[in-house]
Amino acid sequence: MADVKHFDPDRVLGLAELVFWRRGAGSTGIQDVLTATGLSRSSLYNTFGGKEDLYELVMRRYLDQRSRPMFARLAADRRGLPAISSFFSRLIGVRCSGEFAGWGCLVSNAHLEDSPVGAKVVLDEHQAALSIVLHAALKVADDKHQLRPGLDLAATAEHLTLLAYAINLRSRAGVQAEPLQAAVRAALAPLVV
Amino acid sequence: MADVKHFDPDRVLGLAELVFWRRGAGSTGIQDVLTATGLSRSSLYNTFGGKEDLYELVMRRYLDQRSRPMFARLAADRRGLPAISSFFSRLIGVRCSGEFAGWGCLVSNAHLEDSPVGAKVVLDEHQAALSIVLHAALKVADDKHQLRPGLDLAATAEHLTLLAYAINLRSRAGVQAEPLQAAVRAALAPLVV
DNA sequence: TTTATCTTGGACTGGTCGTTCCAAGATAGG
DNA sequence: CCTATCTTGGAACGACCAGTCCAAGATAAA
Repeated sequence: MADVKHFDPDRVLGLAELVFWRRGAGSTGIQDVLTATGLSRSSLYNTFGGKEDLYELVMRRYLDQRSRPMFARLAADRRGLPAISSFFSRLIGVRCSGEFAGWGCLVSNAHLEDSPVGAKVVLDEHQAALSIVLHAALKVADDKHQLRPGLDLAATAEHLTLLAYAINLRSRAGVQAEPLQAAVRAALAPLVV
Repeated sequence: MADVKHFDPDRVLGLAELVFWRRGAGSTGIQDVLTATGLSRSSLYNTFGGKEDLYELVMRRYLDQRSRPMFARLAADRRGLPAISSFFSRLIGVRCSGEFAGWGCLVSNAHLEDSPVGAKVVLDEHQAALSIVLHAALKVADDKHQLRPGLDLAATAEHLTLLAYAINLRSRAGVQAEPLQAAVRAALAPLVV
C-alpha cells in the first residue's frame, strides 16, 4: 500500500545524539543533523517532528542508553566504597579520554540550554537516578563497616552526585584526568573508618 | 575637536553582563544587548568591537567584579573551616535566591558555550583563583587543628572547587537551597578532626 | 499492473543573525 | 562662528535559522 522508511530511525537518533552532545542544542542547526545523518528535511520532520522534539528524544535516549547503564553497573557492584571509586574512575576516563573526551555529559550540558519542558524533566530524572544509586552503594559500604560511623548517607549521596556533575562540567574545559582523580580521592578518603 | 561618547561604557558592560549571564552568550543576540542598554548598533560596535569581543570583556568583568570579591572575602576570613562553610552558604544563597536565582555563574555557564579563546582563558583563571583561596583556608583550618590529620589539602581544595562548580551548574535547574546546603555539610563534616 | 499511500528531495518562506556602511548629529579647539 | 573629528541612528547586507510544501519516487496490497 504505502512506501516504507528508507532509513533506520534509531540509528539516526544515535547520530543526532552525537551532534547535540558535542556542540550543544543551541549551536546545532537542523542542517547539521541532516548532514550528519544524510537525511532530507522531509524525512527528519516527518519522523521526529521539530528540533525541540528531536532534542527531547535524544535526551531521553542518552539517559536510557548512556547514563543508566553506568548507574546500573554501579548498582550491581556490591563492593561498597571500591564500587563508588571505580564508578568515578570510569566516569573520568570517559570524560577526559577516548572518543568523547571534552564533550561533558549531554544531560549536564543541557543545564545551560534553554531547553523545552520535556527535556528539563530529564535533568531531574538523571539527578535522582544517580543519587539513588550512590545512596545504595554507600549503604552497602556502611553495612560492610567501611565508613566512619555517623555519616549522613543521603546527604553524602547528594554530595557525590554533585561531584559527578562537576566532573562533567569541567571536562568540557579540557581538564586532565589526574587532577580530577585526585579530587575524587580527596572526597572519598575522609569517609573511610 | 571631536564628539564625545553619549553613554558610560562601564555601565553598558554591566548591563550586557546581565543579559549574557541570564540567557547565555549563544542565545543572546546583539539586538538583545542593544535593547537592554539602549545603545545603537554603531555605538556598540564602535566601542566594544563584535559580539565575541564584548563577551570576552563581560567575562573578565564578571571574574574581576563578581567572583574575585567572593574569593577575597573567603581569603580575609581567618576562621578556617567556618570560613569555608560561610563561603558555601553565601554561594548557595546567591545562586538559589534573590536577583540572580537560577542564573548559575557566568564562568561556569561558559563551559557549555563555544566561546572564543580569550574567554576560555578566563575559565582556568577562575578555577585556579578559587582553588588557591580554598587551599589557603584549609591551611588555616589545619593550623588551628580543626582538620583530621593526614588530609591532602591541595586535593581537598580541588574537590571543594569542583563542589562549587556543581552548585553553580545545578542551580540553573532551579534546585532548592536546602539540598545543596546538606550536600556541603556532608562534604565538610568528614574533614573535621 | 494498477492504485492508494507513504516517503523523499529540494525549492521556498519569513524571520533573525552578526556585521557593515553612510549620512546626519554632536562636540570642542581654533 | 567654522571646521575637523568622533559618535550616532538606522538602513541595508548576505548568511543562516527552523519549518513548510509539493511534485516525484517508492512501495505493497489488490
